[in-house]
Amino acid sequence: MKLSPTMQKYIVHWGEMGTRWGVNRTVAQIHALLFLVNHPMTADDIMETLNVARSNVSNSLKELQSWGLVKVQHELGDRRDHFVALQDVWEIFRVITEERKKRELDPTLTVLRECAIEAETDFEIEAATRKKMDEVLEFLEVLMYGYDDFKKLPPSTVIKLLKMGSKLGQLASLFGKDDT
Amino acid sequence: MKLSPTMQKYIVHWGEMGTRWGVNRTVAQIHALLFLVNHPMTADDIMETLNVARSNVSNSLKELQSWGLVKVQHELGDRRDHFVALQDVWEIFRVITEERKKRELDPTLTVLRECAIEAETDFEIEAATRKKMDEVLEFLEVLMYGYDDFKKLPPSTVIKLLKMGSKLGQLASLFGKDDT
DNA sequence: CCTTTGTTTCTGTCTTTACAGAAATTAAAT
DNA sequence: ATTTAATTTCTGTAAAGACAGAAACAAAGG
Repeated sequence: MKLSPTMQKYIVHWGEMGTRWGVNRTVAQIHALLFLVNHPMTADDIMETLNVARSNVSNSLKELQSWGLVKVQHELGDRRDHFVALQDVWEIFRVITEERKKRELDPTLTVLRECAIEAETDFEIEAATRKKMDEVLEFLEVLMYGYDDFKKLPPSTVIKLLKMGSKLGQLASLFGKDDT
Repeated sequence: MKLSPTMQKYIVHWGEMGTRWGVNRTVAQIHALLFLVNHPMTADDIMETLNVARSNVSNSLKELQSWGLVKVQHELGDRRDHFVALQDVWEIFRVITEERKKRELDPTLTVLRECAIEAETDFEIEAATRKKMDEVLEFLEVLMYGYDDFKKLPPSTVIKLLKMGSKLGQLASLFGKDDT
């Protein structure tokens, strides 16, 4: 499949963006391609379109499937796998956030909790340091539990909340005890 | 300076985390060190403590300063630079978010806007694809403007909002027109 | 059961990034 | 101005990651 210059630019940039956030370039590019395109593609289609090795496509697709961003489809009278990407932007965002949380933030939280506990009995550590460790932990926990709450809301509600923006802040500071 | 095992674990993990998010390991480690420690450190102190080359420390510190996460201090009768890290967790978070937004999200937004405009006149691109490009753009814009609003609020208010969590959602769906 | 088609795993190469050590630069103190 | 201390920039090496091509594997059809 031949890409229009605009789509090419889009996909290349998306790949670039990926690398800056620790995502493999090819993975990001394939994701962008499958997102933009309006029909399922085979691994060979992708390979031709992006000019990457077959094996690279295969591994990247596996990665994307493990993230839940891409699914396999079959077409009548064709035994090849056809791949389609999740098409809803908010859903994509939700999936990526959720997955990174699970893969990176959760393990981090575990380690930080261990450290906080060890620090309690480690008299080499100054009280001020211990306090800071606790603060980081508290920060991440508030953030994650907050996130867990918000992710349940429908996108339209989240959009409303985002657009209310700082008005919400005024509201919050009216009542609501600060139980930090 | 000798590190207690707990601090070592903390710092190593922080470095590990950094790499997963596109931050240089040493940069992340030095940041963690300076954050945890309760006094300014010289480049040589850091070098000894973390066992990395002097040049590496120098470059990493420059990087951290460019992010606004570390500042130089001078002590009476000592011409060496002493480095201190920002100590407030919420402020650190704000600075990092802001900086990454500036360095990565803003340029992305520019490219995506260019693409969206080019796509309008590019008849190789299907209508559905164009629509998806617009949706991504819209999504990022809502997110960024929302963020711009919330970052002005004091942390205590944000904490309150986060803790209200999904209750806010119920509120938002009561009134508030959905002007998407 | 053998052939064809499709997919994955393996192996080696290339590219990028991280880093150490040396050289060069800057700046303070005498 | 010269010496000394401090810091940065430069250069080469090492490690990690990305990727292509080949080989191996799996499965469907005849």
